[in-house]
Amino acid sequence: MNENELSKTYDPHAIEQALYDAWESSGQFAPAGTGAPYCIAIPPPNVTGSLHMGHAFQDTIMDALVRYHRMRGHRTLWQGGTDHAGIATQMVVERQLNAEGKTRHDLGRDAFIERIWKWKRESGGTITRQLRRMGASLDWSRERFTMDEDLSHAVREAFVRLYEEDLIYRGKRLVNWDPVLHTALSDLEVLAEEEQSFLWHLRYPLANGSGYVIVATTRPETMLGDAAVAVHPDDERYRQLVGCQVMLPLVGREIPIIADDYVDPDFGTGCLKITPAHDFNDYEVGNRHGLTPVNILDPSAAINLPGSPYHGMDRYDARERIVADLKALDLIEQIDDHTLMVPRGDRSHAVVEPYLTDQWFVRAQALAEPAIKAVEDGDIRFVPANWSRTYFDWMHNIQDWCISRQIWWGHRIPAWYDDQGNIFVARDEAQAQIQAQALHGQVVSLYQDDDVLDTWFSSALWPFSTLGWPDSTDELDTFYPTSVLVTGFDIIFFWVARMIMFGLKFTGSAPFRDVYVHGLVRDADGQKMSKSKGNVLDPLDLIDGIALPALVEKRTTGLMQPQMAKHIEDTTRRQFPDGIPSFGTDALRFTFASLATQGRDIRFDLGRVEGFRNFCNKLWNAARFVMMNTDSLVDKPLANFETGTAERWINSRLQHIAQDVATSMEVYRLDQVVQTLHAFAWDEYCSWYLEIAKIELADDGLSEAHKDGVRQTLVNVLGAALRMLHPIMPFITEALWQQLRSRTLTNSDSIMNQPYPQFEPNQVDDKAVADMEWVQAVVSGVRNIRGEMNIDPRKELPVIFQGGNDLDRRRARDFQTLLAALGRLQSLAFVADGEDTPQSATALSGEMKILVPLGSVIDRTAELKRLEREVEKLAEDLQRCQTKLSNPNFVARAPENIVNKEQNRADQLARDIEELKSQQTRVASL
RNA sequence: GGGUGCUUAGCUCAGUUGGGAGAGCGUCGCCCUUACAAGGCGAAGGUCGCAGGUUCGAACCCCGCAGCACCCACCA
Repeated sequence: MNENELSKTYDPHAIEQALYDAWESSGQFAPAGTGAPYCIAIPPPNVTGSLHMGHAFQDTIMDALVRYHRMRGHRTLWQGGTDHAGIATQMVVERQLNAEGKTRHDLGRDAFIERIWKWKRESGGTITRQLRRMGASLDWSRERFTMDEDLSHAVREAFVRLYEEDLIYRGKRLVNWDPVLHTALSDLEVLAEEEQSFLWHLRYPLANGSGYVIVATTRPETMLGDAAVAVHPDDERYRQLVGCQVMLPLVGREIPIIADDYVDPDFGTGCLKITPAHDFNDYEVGNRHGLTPVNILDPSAAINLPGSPYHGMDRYDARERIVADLKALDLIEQIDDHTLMVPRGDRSHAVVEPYLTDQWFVRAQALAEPAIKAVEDGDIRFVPANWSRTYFDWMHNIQDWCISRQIWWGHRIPAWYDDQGNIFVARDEAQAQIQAQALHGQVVSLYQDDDVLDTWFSSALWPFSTLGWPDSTDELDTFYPTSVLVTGFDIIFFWVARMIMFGLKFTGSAPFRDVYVHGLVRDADGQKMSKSKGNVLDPLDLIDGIALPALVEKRTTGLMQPQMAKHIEDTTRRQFPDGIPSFGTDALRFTFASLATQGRDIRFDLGRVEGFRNFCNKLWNAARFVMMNTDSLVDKPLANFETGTAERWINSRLQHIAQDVATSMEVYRLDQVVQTLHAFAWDEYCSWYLEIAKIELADDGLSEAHKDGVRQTLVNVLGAALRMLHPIMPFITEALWQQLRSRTLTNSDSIMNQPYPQFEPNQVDDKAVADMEWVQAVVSGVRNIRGEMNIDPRKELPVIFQGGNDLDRRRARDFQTLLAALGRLQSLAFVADGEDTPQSATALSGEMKILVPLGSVIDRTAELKRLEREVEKLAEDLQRCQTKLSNPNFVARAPENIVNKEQNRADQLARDIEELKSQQTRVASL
């Protein structure tokens, strides 16, 4: 784009893609220089995934941090990559197979895995392409995938080391079993949901025929596996029955009545059926009493009792049948409505069963101890700090982590068995064979464990496995520990805690210094965005725009519950009658940054994107203005130049802004950065300085040298603003920077490697700031009268300054030209206090009165009303001041500077009120 | 059952050593002013959830209550 051909309106599509390609191909994203290292490891998105609002938000934060530190001269690496996402990915490919009428078992393990790899190669790049659209400056040359050979190597190494230290073990235990996916799950992958059901009271006849006990259960079908009936040892009602046998109905098996503290005598009947194989508590009770668990389910949670009439029935069918059969035998005492928490698998949403199987576990407590200490000692810092408490609560109660999964896609557990069931854990089969030979004295046939590891096992190694661990690499030396982890609170347990445990275990260092925990993006109503609710916004649609029909189509296809389509369509049409306009990446990123507050819910409001798109347009046009007026600087930028008060003022403001932005950046308050820069660029630079520059450049009284100073200031301050904005809105700032370059002393190819503006105290001119504040106050006074009187903005007004002090007069003289132009003054006169003046509308600036004579343009009634309102407002303030000052305790106890401030304020208010009142009288007497 | 967070302008939200309540969007009024109408200028709008306490002074600190949201948990 030629520099004089900036289009009149900002068009993100015209600039974004080309700039990104140029950055990537010129290697801008790779670490450079010799500065202090700065590193962020991306939370690897699922390779199956496509970018959603949560990613876009999180990636904006990370990219802003990374770009900021790069500009600060740090040797910066944003490590990227994707996660193999075991169950999720397997499900995607299985669904494809199902559509072909096949299952994974038809293909067999190897062919199925090959099919997933094929899918990954063809479709796995979606999210990384989308990350590029977001402007994410990841070092793609270092991209990793959790199933890459080097990362798999890290996984095996970690497993073997933990096993050798007895921190991993294999055992038969009750685990959460997903009967649809046919795999064990960790506790975290089980979600408890409240559901309405019943509490069945069942009569269990005593074996001696002398009556029955009544047990209450929410799962009557599990009675087939009952091993005992338990009562509380102190429960007088049942004391004599302890030790007796009951005859389990329908089964005809005798089971004992036992006493155990676990039983709550006040719940139900105080009698509890014990089913050790299908309930976590009962399992514990069973262990205490030496009961043998009776497994009554198969892996699909159908009844597995050959010979029984219920054999082969689904658990819920069996429930109905069993209740009916018990009813027929008059063994149901009563059925109560009951609300209970039902455990469901987070992927399949199937009701999970406690199920007795052989699984692999990580002994978590030993690993948790140092991980707790690292946060306690401040080696790791949560931001906001509150989250450390959540972390501690979980870590202090941590349970062993079930890491084996009965699926095919993932890191296969590096354990081999001989035909006697001996286990050989090793880095590869050859080493397992060596172990086996040591035991057997000869080569034996081994087979590898069929299970794969929980995806989070490899994720937990991510910050160092991506840098080369277990090898010693330069990258590991340089960039580990990483600087900050940016993540949502939803995966503190899944991921953050486990990374800390593994990081400390394997590297001796915490994997990151800070954990910045951001909120979760929700829709405008605060609802979680989900396909089934039909309220999902695609970040790419906000960038590119989408027409209503396409949006409706997108939201209503592929629904799990197709009957929702109509409702979703209606709400979508209502909410987006014109579809979604294109806002561009920068506006979206700026919006996300503005939402990066300390809260946990982030409601996404489209209005804000539009506002920030407008801000982009504002910047664009400010740059156009600067370009149009600074041709004389092209290839001749000035190092030293004359400046006036306005130039020194805007430059002083720039210094303070740089300081504020740096402070906000250090504490991850991107919302404050946005706020600060938005206000500076729009209100101070555009609204005031640009307007002043116009006046100065058109002023025949100003020397050409001074005008060049104005031009250079226009360029320099805009350049600084662009650099400060760049981490948040990379594209537009780069595009404009490229235009501005020839007018600046720097000769860099990209704004990306420009220095970030720093606070320079010697650039601050307090006198210039005070002068300009005076100018602004006076101009605002005139504008207020104009606005309140509904005077045509084009109409030039005669203005009289009355009274005031020497400083007022000096300033009025110095800034006469600015005042006249900014206030659209026809004339400016100065009179002393007490001198006769025409009837006027009045504004006050300190001790000086600003008078706009009531001519034909001034509405006398309107002015009276305006004065009245003004007086009322001031009177209220004065009242508050006086109440304070009349309180002897306040005067006695408050700090002196506060009291003085209050007194000065009261004095000023009283003077102003007096002045306005006398003006009221004069206007009224007209 | 235990815990956490939130409640500030019509909407979405800032407001950290307690000392004159802010922004964006929306609304109203006047303007197509040669950077920008995706704009300019001006204005209106709040008993800071409720009720106490501490303090000279509370949106902010403490106690209680209410509503909302979320997390954890083995009462069948």
